[in-house]
Amino acid sequence: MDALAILRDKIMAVLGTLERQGIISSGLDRSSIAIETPKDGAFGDLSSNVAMVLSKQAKRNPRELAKYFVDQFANDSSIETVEVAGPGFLNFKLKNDFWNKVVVSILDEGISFGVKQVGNNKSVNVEFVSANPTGPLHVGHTRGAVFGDVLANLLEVAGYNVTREYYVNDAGSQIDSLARSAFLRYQESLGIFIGDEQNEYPGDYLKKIGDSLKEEYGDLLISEDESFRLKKIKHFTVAKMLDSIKKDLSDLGIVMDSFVSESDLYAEGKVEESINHLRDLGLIYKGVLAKPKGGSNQDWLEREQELFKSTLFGDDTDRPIKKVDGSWTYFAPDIAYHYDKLCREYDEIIDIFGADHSGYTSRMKAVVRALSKGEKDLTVRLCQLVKLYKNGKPVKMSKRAGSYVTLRDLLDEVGKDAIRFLLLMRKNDAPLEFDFNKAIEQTRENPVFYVQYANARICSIIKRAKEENIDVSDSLLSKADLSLLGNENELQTIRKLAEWPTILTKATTRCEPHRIAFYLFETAQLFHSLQSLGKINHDLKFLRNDDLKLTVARLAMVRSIQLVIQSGLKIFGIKPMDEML
RNA sequence: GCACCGGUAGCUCAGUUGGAUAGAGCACCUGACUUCGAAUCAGGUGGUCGGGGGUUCGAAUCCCUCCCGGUGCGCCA
Repeated sequence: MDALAILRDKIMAVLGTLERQGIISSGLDRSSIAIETPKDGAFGDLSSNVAMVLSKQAKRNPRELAKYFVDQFANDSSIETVEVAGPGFLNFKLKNDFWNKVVVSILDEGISFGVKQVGNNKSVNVEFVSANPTGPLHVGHTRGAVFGDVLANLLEVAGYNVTREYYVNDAGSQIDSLARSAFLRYQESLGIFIGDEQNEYPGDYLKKIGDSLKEEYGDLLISEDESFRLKKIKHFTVAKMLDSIKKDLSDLGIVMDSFVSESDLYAEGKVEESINHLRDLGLIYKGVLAKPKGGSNQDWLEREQELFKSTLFGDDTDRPIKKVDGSWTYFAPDIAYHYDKLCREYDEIIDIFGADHSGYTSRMKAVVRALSKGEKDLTVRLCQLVKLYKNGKPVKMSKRAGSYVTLRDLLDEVGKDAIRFLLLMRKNDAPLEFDFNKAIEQTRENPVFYVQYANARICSIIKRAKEENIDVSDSLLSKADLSLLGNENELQTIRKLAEWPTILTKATTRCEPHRIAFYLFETAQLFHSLQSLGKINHDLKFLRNDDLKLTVARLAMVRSIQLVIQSGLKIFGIKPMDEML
């Protein structure tokens, strides 16, 4: 049961009646009619803007129109009062019985309460992380990883058929220099000293790769022909790097369904194929690009080159597909990659980019529109930067010096669950501050702890009830006499639980998992508040050994709070804790 | 110079896609445990929503313009 949806249905029914009575004309645009939980309790439990939204179309004064609704709702058994307020709001106060049904629904439906099947089994490809396999994942990647994974969870829960995909940039000059660095480490491991000055990837992680190379090949590679040798080392190094990336991800709770390799796209001729496809569509031409002003383009060479007409699809400038030496630009395999995604016929394609790739959004959207002849639109979500703080000071990171905070560091110091929650406490397109000290704190300052603590407290209440030989199965609790729940704090909490379906679908359809983080925090807050009330007034304790029926009713409410918290945590990929240690 | 993302309480941030008196957390002040976990709770102080125009019954939200911060801007990926 979705309380807001029920009220919406009631309103729509009244609209039908008013149409039949000729008070409003039929066929009015109903799309912006909203049912909301007002910020101020003085405006009732729920409110709607229906009269204001329709007033212009119906050519009637909003308050006058609202009056008709009030009349129509006069005999509705679940509505306590309806009032016209302000410019024409309808403010509803619903019977307690109406709200109590929310608790019953939660107990009946369990973890699937609030889930709306908007996916209809449609297929969606979510591409995220896609970090170059040249080094370990760092904090920035981690944010994208968590965001992408939870978005995928949300879509799965809503009935989409989701593919989690990682695009591996295993071709190109960065990989070549990675292989050269690995070769240096390999020689080092063999006891051949080589100066460090040519080493472009100085991080320690390559030392291990050097050692592994020695284990695998002994000193055989030294005498090999250089290009053959580098090819071997490249292959070996990329495979090892990917293994450790996969390990890091899985320790963060993420398992990809698919890895697509850039070099495979080359090998399979997909790059040629996709560019030819664009060529056939007349979207590749020879032209001269204007030099961008500002920036660092001192050595700009004006030349005629092959360009993709991305401006036709909303991009700011047309994009080159080949370098001056005739090889493909970085853009070309990306075209091939998205061409490949389109060939796999997903209903929806979502890319998660890091802030540093924001400049690629419009050109990639252009590619997808062009290749699909306008039938598909690429959805891109950006994850902004993460600023790390430790002991009140920002943590400086330098990729060049090989000193940066890795996902592994975070996992060791903070742990998977806290990382996931804290990285979702911010809107994806806003920068995020991550404070190491707070992340491991066991206080209210740390929202993960606070939510987990609420769940743990509920666990111990239920445990206590069991010790009193109370049957706490959901099926039995759902038959509790909920009319015994009456105080304002309890009702407020139940109304909050009734918002869960709205929060969940909004988080899904707008790709905004952070809404769930805030919701869980607020719900936990209401629970902690309820528990404290019992300290001041013992009549308000959940467990009342003088009143079994009331106890069971309160247990039903407490358990439904827990179910909602647990379903939120499940979507976040976080394990609920039964007790805090 | 251009593009994208941000600018909301002292700090970190929400804000129901145009709604009512703009909300949380932290910090600061005051209070609450002999029994369900005080690792918690209750109350208070705190705002020209970056500035200025516009659109309308109504704007933090939409449009224009300017200011500030971040990121990016062919032959790196």
